Amino acid sequence: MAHSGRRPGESRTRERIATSAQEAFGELGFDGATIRLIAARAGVDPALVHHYFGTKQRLFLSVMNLPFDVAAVKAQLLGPGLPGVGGRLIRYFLSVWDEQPSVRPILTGIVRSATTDPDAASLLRDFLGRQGLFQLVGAIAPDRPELRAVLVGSQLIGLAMGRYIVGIEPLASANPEDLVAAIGPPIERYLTGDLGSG
Amino acid sequence: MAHSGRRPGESRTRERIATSAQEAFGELGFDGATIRLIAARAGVDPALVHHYFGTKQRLFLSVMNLPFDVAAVKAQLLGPGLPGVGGRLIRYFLSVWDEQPSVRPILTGIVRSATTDPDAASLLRDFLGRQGLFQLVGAIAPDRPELRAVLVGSQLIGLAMGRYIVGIEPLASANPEDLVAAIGPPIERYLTGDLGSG
DNA sequence: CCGGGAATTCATCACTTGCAGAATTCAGGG
DNA sequence: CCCTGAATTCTGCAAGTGATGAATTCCCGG
Repeated sequence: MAHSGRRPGESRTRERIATSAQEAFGELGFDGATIRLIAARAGVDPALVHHYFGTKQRLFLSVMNLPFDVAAVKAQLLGPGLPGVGGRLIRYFLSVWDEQPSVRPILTGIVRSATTDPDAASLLRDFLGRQGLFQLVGAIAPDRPELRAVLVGSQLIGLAMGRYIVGIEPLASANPEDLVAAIGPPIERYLTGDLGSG
Repeated sequence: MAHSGRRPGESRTRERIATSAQEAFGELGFDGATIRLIAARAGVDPALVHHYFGTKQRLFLSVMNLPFDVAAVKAQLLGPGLPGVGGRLIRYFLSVWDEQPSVRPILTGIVRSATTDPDAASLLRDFLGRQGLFQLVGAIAPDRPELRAVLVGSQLIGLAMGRYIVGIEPLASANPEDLVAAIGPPIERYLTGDLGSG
C-alpha cells in the first residue's frame, strides 16, 4: 500500500489540527465535535489527532485557552479615567467577538461546552474569576470586588449567549454602539455604584 | 420467557418516563441524556420510550415546555405599581429557580441544550420573545419594547448561567435579596429608563 | 550511507447510540 | 368467552464513538 508513511516536505499538521479543532469545538461544542470530524476538516488521519494531543480532553484544553493580556486591557479601559468605564468594557467585549475571527471560536467553544462539560465550565469560571475579570474589577472597586466581578460577568455571559450563541433578535443584529449605550451604564453601576439599595 | 408482555394493574409508566426525561435533560442536556439512561431511571425498557414519545426530539419537545401563566406573572409584578418592578422581576425569577423543583429541570434542560441543539435554542428564543418576556415588557414600556425585552433577557440568562448552570461563586450561593438589590435597578433601567445615553 | 526517531496511515477493538420489529401478556367490550 | 388493541420486553441492527497498535515512509545526525 503506497499511501501510508511520512509525507515529504514540511508539514504544519499539528497547527492545522489545532485550528480545525478550535473551529469544530466553537461550532459544535465539546461533545458535538468528534475527533473524526476534526481530522477530516484538517485533511488528516484521525489517529494523528491522538498522536499529537493525546486524549480528546487534552486536545480541548490545549486549544481553548484565551490569549488575553489582562494588564493591557486594564490600561485600555482605565486610561481615560473611571467615568465611562462600563461603556468601554462593553465596547471592548463586543469588538473581541465581532472583529477577532481567531478568538471567537475559542469563546463560543468554551460557552457552548460549559453547560455540559466540567472542564469547560472550569475554564469559564477562571475567565470570570481570579484569572480574568476579577483582576480588572479589583483594580476599580475595593468594595466587594468578587460580587461586582460576577455581576458584570453574568451580564457579559448573557450578552454573549443572546447575541452570538442562541441568536436572539434584535440583540443579534443590534448596532454595537446602541448596546454600549444601553448596557454600559448598568455595567458601570455594577463596577462603581452602590449595590445595597436602588 | 416469563418477563415480557403487559403488566397487571394500572401503570403510570408514561408519566414516569416524562419526569425521568425532564430530570435527565436538566442534568445532562439533550445530547448527554441518552434514551437508555432515561428508561433506566424510570425503571422501564428503552423501547417503551419510543413507544410513547416516538423520536428523541419529540420526547424533548413534549417534556420541555414551561407552564408559565404570563397574565398572572404580569399582574403579580405590576400590581404594586411600576416602581420596584425590576426587583420584583428578579425576586420572582430567583424564586422559580430556587423553590420550584418541578420547573427547574425544565429550565436547566433548555439552557443546557440551547447552546447546541437548534430546537432548544428555539424554545429559549420563544421564552424571551413573543411567547414570554416580550409580553411582560410590552405592557410596561411602549418605547422599543423588543430591545428592552432582550436586554432584560440577556441579564436573566447570564444570571441563570452563572448561578445555576456553571456555578460561579459568589453568585451561586449569594443571598437572593442581595441579588435583588444589586440586579433589580439595572433591570428596571432596561425596562423603563432611557436607553440612549448614560 | 545508515540507523533511530518522527510522521502518517490502516485496521480494528470495545462500546454506545437511536431506533425498529417480533413476540408475549394483559385489559375490556361484545 | 373470545378477540381486538394496548402495554411490555427481547433482540438486534446500522452507524458512530474514542482510542490503540502495527506497519510504512520520510527526515536528519552521525
